[in-house]
Amino acid sequence: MKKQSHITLADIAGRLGVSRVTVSKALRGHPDISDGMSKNVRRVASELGYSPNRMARNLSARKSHLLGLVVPKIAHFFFGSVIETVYAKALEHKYETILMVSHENEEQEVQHLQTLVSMRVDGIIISVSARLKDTRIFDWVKKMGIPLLFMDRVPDPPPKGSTAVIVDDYGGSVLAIEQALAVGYTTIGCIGGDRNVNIGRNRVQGYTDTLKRQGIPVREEWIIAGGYGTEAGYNGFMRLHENGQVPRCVFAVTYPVALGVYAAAKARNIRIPQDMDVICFGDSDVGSLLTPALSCVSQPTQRLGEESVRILMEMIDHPESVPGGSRVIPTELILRETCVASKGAAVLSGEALRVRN
Amino acid sequence: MKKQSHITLADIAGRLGVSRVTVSKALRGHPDISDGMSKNVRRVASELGYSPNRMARNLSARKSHLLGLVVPKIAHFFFGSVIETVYAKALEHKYETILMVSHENEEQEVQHLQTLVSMRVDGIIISVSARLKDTRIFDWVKKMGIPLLFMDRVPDPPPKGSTAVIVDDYGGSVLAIEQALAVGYTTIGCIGGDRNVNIGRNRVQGYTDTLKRQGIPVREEWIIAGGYGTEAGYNGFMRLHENGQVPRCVFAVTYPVALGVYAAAKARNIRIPQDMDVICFGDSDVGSLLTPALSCVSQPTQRLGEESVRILMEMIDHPESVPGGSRVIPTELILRETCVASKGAAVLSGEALRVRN
DNA sequence: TTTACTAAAGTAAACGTTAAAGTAACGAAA
DNA sequence: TTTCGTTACTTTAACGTTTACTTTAGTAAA
Repeated sequence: MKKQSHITLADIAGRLGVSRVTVSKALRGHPDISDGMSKNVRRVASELGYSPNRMARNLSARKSHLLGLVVPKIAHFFFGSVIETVYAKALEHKYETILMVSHENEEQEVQHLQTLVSMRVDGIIISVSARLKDTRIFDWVKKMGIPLLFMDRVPDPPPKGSTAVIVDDYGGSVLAIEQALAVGYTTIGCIGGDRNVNIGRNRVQGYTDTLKRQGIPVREEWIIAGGYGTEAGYNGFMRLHENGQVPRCVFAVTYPVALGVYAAAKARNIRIPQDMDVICFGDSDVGSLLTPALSCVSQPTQRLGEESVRILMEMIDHPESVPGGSRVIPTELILRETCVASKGAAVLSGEALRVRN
Repeated sequence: MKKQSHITLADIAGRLGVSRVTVSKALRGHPDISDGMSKNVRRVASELGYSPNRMARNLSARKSHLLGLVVPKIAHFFFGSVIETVYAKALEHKYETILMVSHENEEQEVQHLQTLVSMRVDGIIISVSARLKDTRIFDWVKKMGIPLLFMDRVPDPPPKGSTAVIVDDYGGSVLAIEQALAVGYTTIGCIGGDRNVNIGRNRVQGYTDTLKRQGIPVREEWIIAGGYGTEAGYNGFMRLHENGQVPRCVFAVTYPVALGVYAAAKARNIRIPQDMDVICFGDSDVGSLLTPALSCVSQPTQRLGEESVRILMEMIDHPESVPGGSRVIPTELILRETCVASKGAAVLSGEALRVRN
């Protein structure tokens, strides 16, 4: 049996003795076509099991109804839930989403963007990889006439004229450190992040600024970069621990980093929060199930995804009026069992306490 | 400014005074073209910033180099890591992957499959939704000449002539229950699952069979279906708890179900493992970070993804020789801090114990 | 009756590529 | 010299749609 040849408009048209265009119009609900004809076309189409060829449609209409979404990772609560929202919202606008995973790798990122351009997606949402250096690819994408929106992670400095939807990394970070200070901690470390991307820079900046503002000396050996993953947290804690003098509390730059810290602490028999306390940026579905339940700055993944799609849609529909600039989504401090006053002052039993900024 | 018109083969051909086909062949490394010409074409192409139009290419070549992947959920460790593997493996074969999320919803599932067919993907991998009833859609996809492979979750009974890559649900389940029995538990409950899909049926079957084989009465009120998510675990535990008589140990049909059990136990002040013990099917990156660290039957997500892509590739390349049947991936019992002999007989400190079947 | 408009079709061309078949030039084998 | 094969192209015809323009018939207004 040869390659199965699909039913086409011509097949339907042949059956009814009309032209292909009539069929095409009928199926798309074009007003040119009479109700009777429309009904007939639809009937025959479903009889034959017709499935429109989107490639042909897209080629002809010069519109793909496809969105590109590039993220560094999937198996991670933050990205997982953002992706789900983007898919759902895009679908509401009749767009399909093409997901690409860069694995925090700049080369793959470039290749993915080229593929997306090649597929002629109508717009792209990207969360850049951590070690991103060369931003020329983004200018190229723009030159190809495809709207591009940065989500959560933006190259630092951002390419000029770029549009972004981000969370208030700096403000959230300030919230977290202020909480640690309020509990009474005076030695606070910071694990994770780096300087190439906004989220690392701004979260660490919020940390140092808040300490300085309170007149607390910033100790460089307690600021341990190394990325955003669990390994970064694990290794970071180990380095801190080997250095000898350990801070009373650490601020983890992401949720996976905090997980790494938990794992390392467990391995070294350091009790959280008695020996060392933890607070982090970013939440997860299991945050409240860890022991102790992790307090964190929560990023509203849903709003992030929704806003990104909304703004990208505007960019697609009105390419002339490029808004540009950044839409900043506020964060929220969620206090559970870490980084709270030792004698349960702040935390209500069961329910977490929420503080907005 | 009008819709940016892209560089095409014709533009490059015009520059060089050759035909479009020559350019097309040169860019694809066709042997017809001389080295000199190839070099020139490539140079001009990159000068002009040429990006091939994949829609046109796919339409003409009647091959999309696209794979469809339909899953019930993303923000879930199991699916997250399977998805990542599928993407990576597909890429090795020069295929892009189109991901679709059904949200455990049969209607969306059907729609997604229709869209994938419409995009003329070359093959589809699907993990069906939990409450799936009507399997006619799968026959339709097949009739459209698109190879279809079920991964992990298969409709029960499976459509005849179907191909699947699954894990050894029954065997893994037996491993888990035997472990619980070995620890000395004689009252064991089972939370999660349902009857429409293989994973629920087989895991529960393994549970009941093993109990029976050991002469332990199976108590229906301790088998609580309700799906595969965290809510199923939470609600399941609550129902068990309200019933009064609680088993000494519960077997959670999936990892998220176990999470729900943990959350519910925490809310009801039931200590794990002292008051009630837990073991589950499926692992996660945070499994070892829970307190107590959760023992489980681990599914090799990577092998699952790899095998699925490998077999699908064969189905695409040799549509005549449909292998059919199921490829079963073995599971592994990982013992951590739950469901182990109370006085640390089985568990080595730090490292988890692994048992293969 | 003429003109103008509208509804419901049809025709031709285009979208950007690839596949298949054709051609010209040249060298080697018969 | 003829025949054959090879190399490096070109030409033609798809692939399955949509878009823009044209046609035809019928109806209403002038």
